[in-house]
Amino acid sequence: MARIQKKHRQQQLIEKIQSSPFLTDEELARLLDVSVQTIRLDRLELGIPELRERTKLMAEDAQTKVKAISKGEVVGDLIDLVLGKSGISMMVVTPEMVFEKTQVARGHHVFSQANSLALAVIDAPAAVTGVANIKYKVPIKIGEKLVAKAEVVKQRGNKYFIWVKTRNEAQEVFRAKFIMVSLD
Amino acid sequence: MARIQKKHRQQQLIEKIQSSPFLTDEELARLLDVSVQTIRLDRLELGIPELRERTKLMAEDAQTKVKAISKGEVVGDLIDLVLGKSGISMMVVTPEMVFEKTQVARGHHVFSQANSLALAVIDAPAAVTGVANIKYKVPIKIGEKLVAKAEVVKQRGNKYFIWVKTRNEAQEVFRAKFIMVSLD
DNA sequence: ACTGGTTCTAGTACTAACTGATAAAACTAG
DNA sequence: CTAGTTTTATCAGTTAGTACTAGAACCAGT
Repeated sequence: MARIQKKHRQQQLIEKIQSSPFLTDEELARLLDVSVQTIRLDRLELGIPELRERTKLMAEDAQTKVKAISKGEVVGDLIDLVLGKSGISMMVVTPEMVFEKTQVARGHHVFSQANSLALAVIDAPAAVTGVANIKYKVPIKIGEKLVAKAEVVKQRGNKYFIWVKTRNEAQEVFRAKFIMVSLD
Repeated sequence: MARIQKKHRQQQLIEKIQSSPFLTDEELARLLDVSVQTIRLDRLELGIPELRERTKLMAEDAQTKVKAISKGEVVGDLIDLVLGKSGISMMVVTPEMVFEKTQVARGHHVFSQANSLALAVIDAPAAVTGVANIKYKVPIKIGEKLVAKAEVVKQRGNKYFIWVKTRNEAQEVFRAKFIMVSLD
């Protein structure tokens, strides 16, 4: 009986801390109706750091996350790149990228990956997107690994014609034609 | 002399804390070569809370910020919306959206605004982007206020044909044709 | 050179939210 | 009923402070 109780309580503890991480041991003890010492023991067993540690960790990683998100010079990870010719980028569809309701990725994330890649491929100090023709072939779901391949098919003056094809593990899901314009 | 020293020191204190907010009073005292008490007095005068308070505040607001950014169901603010017909959305180009080098907006942000709007306009519980034809007419700079107008031009079955035109204060900067597909 | 006011430092008492250790109490299972 | 587990209690010690008092240093003006 006690053994189940304990497991159960520790589960509750984890949930409580997850949902409101600013609870002290004392408050947790009151909520779960055990002594403070029990909470401490449980935290020790579960490897949950103390309130202050928790707060600090949250502050730190949320900070880097905000930076990462808002910086976002490039969407997706560049895997291969031949300047002026071709490039490959990879991106995993995270929970933040999908519609809650349907679990389908919002179109602009896939576009962003392709557009970033197209930009990376062309061999110019600065460039903007001029025209894009894009087609979403199948809905993209959470957790999928998207691999985008870009190829420069033509170059005329300061205009670059680039094809990007994005596949998940199984098939082609997206395809785009970009005309990028380099600036001086 | 002392008066200037003090102001100067407090300025330094503010900068130190801003650049690395996880410093204790003791560490700050060492860095500025004064006693801990002086640091405390300064913090009191400047209304800077203690390390733990600071950490907690950071954790809290970074958390909400991350949520706000990653939630981002819609890019841009909806100003007007007639379901199934038309819509208007507004977005200001922030420093995060531009290339550091050129101060020109990354294409995918403008696309995201248009795409979000197109999605909002159609009167369906869930939908994905099928095809898009887009054209960037002029480079978009930091601080510009982008107003996107969407219009449903045709509807056939579960396919919606939508035009989006985006203007800054002076002219049309972007134009897109979307075919959105509603899901059941 | 002395006095007065600001600024800085030192010291004490107290707090929250812990860790770590040790020991007793309570439960519970064979 | 006893051995083992689980829980609670108690005490000492830590960190990063607050709040307050008192003294030292310094400089400025008369």
